[in-house]
Amino acid sequence: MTLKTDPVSPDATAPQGRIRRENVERILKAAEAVFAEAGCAGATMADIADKAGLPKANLHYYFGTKEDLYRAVLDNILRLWLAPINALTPDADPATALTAYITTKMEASRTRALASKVFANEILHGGAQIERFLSEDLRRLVDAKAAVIDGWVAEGRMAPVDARQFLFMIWAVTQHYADFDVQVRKVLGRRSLTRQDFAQITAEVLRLILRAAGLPDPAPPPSSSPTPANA
Amino acid sequence: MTLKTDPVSPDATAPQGRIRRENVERILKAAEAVFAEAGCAGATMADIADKAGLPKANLHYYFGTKEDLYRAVLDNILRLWLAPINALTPDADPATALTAYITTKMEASRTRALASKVFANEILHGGAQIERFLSEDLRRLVDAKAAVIDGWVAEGRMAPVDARQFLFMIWAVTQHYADFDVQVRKVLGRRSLTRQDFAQITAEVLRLILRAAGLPDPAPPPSSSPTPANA
DNA sequence: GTCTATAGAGAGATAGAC
DNA sequence: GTCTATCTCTCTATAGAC
Repeated sequence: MTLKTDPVSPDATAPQGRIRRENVERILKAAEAVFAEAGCAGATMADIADKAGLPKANLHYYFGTKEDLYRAVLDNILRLWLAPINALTPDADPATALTAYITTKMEASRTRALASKVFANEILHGGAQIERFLSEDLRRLVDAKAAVIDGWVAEGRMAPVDARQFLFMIWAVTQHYADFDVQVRKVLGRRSLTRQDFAQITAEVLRLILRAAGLPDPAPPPSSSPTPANA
Repeated sequence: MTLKTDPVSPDATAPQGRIRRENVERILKAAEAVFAEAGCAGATMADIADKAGLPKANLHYYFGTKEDLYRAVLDNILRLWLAPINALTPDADPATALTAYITTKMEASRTRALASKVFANEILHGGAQIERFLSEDLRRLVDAKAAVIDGWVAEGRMAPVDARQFLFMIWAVTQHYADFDVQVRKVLGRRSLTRQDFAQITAEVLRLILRAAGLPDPAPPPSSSPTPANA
């Protein structure tokens, strides 16, 4: 992310840079939470400032406009989003590589649910702020990873799938547990999902997706996954 | 949905009621589109009025507040959302019933993408307006349908799955093509998805999910699904 | 570099003429 | 039942003191 204002720092010392970095971090973290809860339009600079524990004018000092701040939050997220798919390489074992990828995505849904929601909200409403990311970076990456999957299929190492729809499936299912967490919790009758719940759900998601890919189950079926008491 | 204002209609005749019905329909349709594009907070009554071709005050006359209008739009959608899952019944053939359900959901993603987005947006931001729907109606329905799937599994008619995670998977994958349509199109390099594209994608989604359920493929794998020219 | 006070724009809602 | 004009409030953004 690029800051509009240049830090002039009259007596440029390490401490000054440290305060700036810390404030920027606090603002970005608070902004991610507020944008996730209320959406881009519904979020207010006052809410973000409150959550960051800073006066409102400070946000404008560091980030200029609300839209600039929103883009900075998105920028942080995009980097996070691209990385884990690199587990898929031509020479890797398909089951092992897919297991690593899906596990990482589920872990991201648990620990970075707010980031996932900001991203989902942006796409849901047209993705105007990330048009280039989608049609250039992401598209190229998907082309490359679809080729890897096509290679696995051609070598008979997994069932024939349309690689792009298969990737969409992985994204949809794993991100569902972050973006739709409210629905998941209400339907399961849980106030919140524990780390253990997530581990069980991840195991079941792995079984389902690997079976969809014609790959052997990684583990035996469990007695039961997280379900409500009345189930 | 319940209107706040009672139609007094001094000389109550059919035409009067007809105009009201038509106006209400136009407003609801315009509101669904604007809420889908901009979210609840980002939508403005002026935008909705413009799209409906009516003056702003008319919206308040029919629906009271913006929040009332938003709830009316949601109400319409919830009814739509519950119905198709009833394809899953104990005596049905699992592959046939799941095929019908998934096909209907994919068709809804194509023809009612805006409704899907309004629903997704509501859940994404906490689902405060549909809390009872989620924790009562939907939860009960999922309990019932999970029991149906458990029955199929117990009879050895499909692979052992966690029924609730399996249902979440169906929702996540099918609704992805409505909610994340922008990403799908950009990654595939398509300006829009035709009816044929959707038919091919639906076939692939069916193959993936039925295989995940340990059921036979409904059709032979295609030569290729919709992909960009450079793929 | 930080914060208070406020200007200015935009949105929801309504009064009151028709 | 319909629409114009307007009121009021909230939010972004900034000026200017410290």
